[in-house]
Amino acid sequence: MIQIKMEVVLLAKGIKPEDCGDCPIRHRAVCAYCESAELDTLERMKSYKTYEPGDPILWAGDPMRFVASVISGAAVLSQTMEDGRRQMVGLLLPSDFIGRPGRETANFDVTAATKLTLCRFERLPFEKLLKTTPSISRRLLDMTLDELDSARQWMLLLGRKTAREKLASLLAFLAQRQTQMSPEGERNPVPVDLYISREAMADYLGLTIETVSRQISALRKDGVIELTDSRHMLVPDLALLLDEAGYDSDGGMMD
Amino acid sequence: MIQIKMEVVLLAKGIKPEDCGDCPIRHRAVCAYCESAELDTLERMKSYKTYEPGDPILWAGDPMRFVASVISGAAVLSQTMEDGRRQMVGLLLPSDFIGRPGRETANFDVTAATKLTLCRFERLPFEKLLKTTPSISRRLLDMTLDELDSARQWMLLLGRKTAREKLASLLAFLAQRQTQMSPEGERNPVPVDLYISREAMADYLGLTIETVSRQISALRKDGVIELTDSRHMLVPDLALLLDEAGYDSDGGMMD
DNA sequence: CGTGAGTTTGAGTGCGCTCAAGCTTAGTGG
DNA sequence: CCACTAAGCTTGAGCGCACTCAAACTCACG
Repeated sequence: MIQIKMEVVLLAKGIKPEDCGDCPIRHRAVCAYCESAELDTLERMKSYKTYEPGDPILWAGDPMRFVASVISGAAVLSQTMEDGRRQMVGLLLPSDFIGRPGRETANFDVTAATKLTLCRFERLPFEKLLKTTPSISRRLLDMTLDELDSARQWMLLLGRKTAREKLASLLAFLAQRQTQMSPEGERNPVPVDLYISREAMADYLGLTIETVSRQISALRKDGVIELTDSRHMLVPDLALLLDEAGYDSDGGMMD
Repeated sequence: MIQIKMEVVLLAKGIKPEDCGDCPIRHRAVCAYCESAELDTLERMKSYKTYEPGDPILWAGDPMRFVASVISGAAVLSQTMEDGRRQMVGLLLPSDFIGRPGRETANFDVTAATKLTLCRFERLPFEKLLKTTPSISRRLLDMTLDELDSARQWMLLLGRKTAREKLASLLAFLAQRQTQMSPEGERNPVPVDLYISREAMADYLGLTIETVSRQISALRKDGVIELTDSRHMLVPDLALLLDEAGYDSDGGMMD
């Protein structure tokens, strides 16, 4: 919902907004700490690219020729074993950063999960800029530390939570990320765009699609969520959902 | 084995080696990129502290008054749910960094897993230094990116590997980390110090201690490893162990 | 020896997986 | 406009891996 709104705004500007000042992720992306002079430099280096759902962006082992910020849509970091078992290891939403300065080849597969717009920079020039521009490297350090914390929260989920808790955790995360971006305060019940397929959820949570489907049905029957269609739900009571997720009262998932 | 040797070296110097130039982790820790002038500054800020196995270093929620480098021994990052379920989310070995500049309270429990020596810096002065010393912030960024990659490898293990593969992965990781530090080339079979308890392994792998014990026994019966005692093993064929871990030929776990 | 922590092994259970069928929805062409 | 198709989702039946509960074993230490 929110997502779609952002895309519409972007399209209204003509897909290639040249002005970083108008960028919807200006204050949260890797450029967040930049001053206008530094922004000008980035402006000259950047180029936009859009992807369709399912498009590969990078395969593990590929040379990494660029780094990028997600402007709209969602991308997925994942890893696959020889026999096909797949684990998602990152869900990249608007303002998140793709790529690893200082590494020549990708360690993970990166795939567009939805229609996706990236703001891309060639890797080598970006790395040079990183060395001379503390406001970028400091921001990247902060973002990386945040992602590391997120990854560690996720490890608790993968290692110790039940299937029901895993689903509740994911749905709570999506609900929280979408309510905090919503400008017009809290509506009850909160509408949430699930945004990814059951298969993607299964890959994220270390489950099968059947178990994902069963647990969503169970949460629906127990009144924790309401489904409007298979990709959209209402959350009548976020506290209840968080409780099902197995968090102690303070919550504290992600960021 | 290697670990113990490093401790002995350190003790021989008198537990408090004041000279960073002699530090065993000088070239791999957060200070790795520092020049001698910068090292002098750090030298004036640092203080050593030792912990006994099991000692708590930080609890989640505590104010973080210091950051630190592991000099010798091992520390463990973990998270516990209300009902007692515990997941290890980081294993900190010599040269690894503890703490999160920019955050006032700890997100995870930190515990000494063995006898442990830390090189500590008060957080606020360290953060100031970080802002003015690119060689430290760049090193910290690189280390954090490496840790993020490790955490993501670990997520594949937690989400998709079988108990047997989990054990083989952990044992292979320990074997690799200890052979690559060993100066005198490859001996066959490779002796490996397991170094942590069955309980710690279980917390690491998202299993119970019984399952850990059973899978170790199974790997022993199948000739993949030999146990000398419950904390030490021999690895006759590292390639076989890696194969059991479910890696495609290139391996590539951690760092 | 006796004690206790750590580890191993056994028996039985249940959660999440596999295999399989049916349902829903959107897109396509007659 | 309505079959037809295919992809995504849901539901059911049965199984097996890892968990729980329980007991025995090992070894360091007093």
